[in-house]
Amino acid sequence: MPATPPPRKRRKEARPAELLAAALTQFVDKGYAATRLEDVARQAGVSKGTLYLYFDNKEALFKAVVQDGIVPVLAEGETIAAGHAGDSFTLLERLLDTWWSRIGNTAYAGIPKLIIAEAGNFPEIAAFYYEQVISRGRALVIAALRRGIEHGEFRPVDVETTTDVILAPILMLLVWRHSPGGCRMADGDPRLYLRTHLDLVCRGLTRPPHPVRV
Amino acid sequence: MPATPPPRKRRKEARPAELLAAALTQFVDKGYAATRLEDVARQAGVSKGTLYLYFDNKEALFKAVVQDGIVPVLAEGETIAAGHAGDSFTLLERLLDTWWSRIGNTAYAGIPKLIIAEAGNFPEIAAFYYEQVISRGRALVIAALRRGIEHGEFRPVDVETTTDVILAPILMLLVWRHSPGGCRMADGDPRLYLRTHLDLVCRGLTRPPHPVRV
DNA sequence: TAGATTAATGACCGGTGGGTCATTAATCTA
DNA sequence: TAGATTAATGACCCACCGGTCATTAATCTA
Repeated sequence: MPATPPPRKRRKEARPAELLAAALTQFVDKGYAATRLEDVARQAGVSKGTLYLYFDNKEALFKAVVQDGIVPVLAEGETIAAGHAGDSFTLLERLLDTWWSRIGNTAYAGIPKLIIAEAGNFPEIAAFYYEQVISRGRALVIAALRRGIEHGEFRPVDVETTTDVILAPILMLLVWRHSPGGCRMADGDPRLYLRTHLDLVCRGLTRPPHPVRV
Repeated sequence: MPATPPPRKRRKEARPAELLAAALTQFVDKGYAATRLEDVARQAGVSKGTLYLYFDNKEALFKAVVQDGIVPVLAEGETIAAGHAGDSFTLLERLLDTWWSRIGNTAYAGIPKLIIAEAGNFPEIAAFYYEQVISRGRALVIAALRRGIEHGEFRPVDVETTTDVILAPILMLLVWRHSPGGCRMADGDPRLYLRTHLDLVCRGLTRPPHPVRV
């Protein structure tokens, strides 16, 4: 028996979101180059041809994933920073919390690792990600550090370099959590890891006369 | 005119080393999956067939690069740690210096990024790298921290997690330095970055009554 | 120098996956 | 209900690359 094909459904409105969701999990799982558009389509319950009906090509699909899922979070962070009234440690904590719940603790957390991994081979998407995400996120932390120094809460440091040093363990946490099998570092509780990190940062940033925050 | 092919040379002894050198730069530049063995061969001044005369396949070639260039440095580190007599900060510094001159400041610095990037798609090489490199390197730092705590030089911390937090910015430095174009974080002097990092770590690790080391 | 040895070659094979397009069929409209 | 519209399909094309192997030629040996 020739196994009649399943009936087609026409769902023009729902397709893009379903394709983006499937693309996210495939990209995070396999990386950019190794993701097969046929797999994305099948996971979205659709054929490869249909995918091309909604997105021009692989690159456009990836950009749409970022635009749809990550860029809005930066806008949210900028709103938080603009309206923040308390001390600067709390501002950093609020930004970290927002990032953790919207990105760090979701499937989107795999995107930074993908960018790190494939920036060299796909300069187009790396440049896109840099201007849409990295530059804005980094600016948020730099501004928070500068604010803390101006308010006398932090000792004076090189804010740009310190921002990179502070962000590094957070990014590495994402990288490790999305490295199946081999790279098992920091395989314990991510909360313990982040707490250990924050502990070091607070001791390192606080002005000497102040009591150490934990 | 049919452009006579250049004369062949028979250099059985020199080929492996030249192929390994070419493979290192290609792997670091392109990543594992995207490295084409034809490019490796051409860069070594040889045809693709010749490469297969000396290495079974891509995986064997990569393992040979690691075995040849990175594994010996771990043995060296273990020797240093075993014979170290001074304080534990100095031990950490000596290990970092050795690593920096043998790996961090050479083309081999691109290998950790490659592993991070492609562990998911190539579990075989990830597992190899983990047992040959990561586990031994991590053990060195853990032992140094433990030593410092036992000697009363460091405050008591969770040595495993702290090791990961300490190593993260160092790994991220490699990642950033090997991310052309897009990911321009920490694009200043790597020495400034490492100094900033060590500064934070020292303040974070030192027992409170002690004077802060810089 | 002639024949044997083997380092080196490059044409070739097969699987893969991005992207295309003629065809099919679900839904809408008159 | 008939015809038009268009969402959806999947067979197909083609470039790419890991890996193979019959052939070539550099070097050695008798």
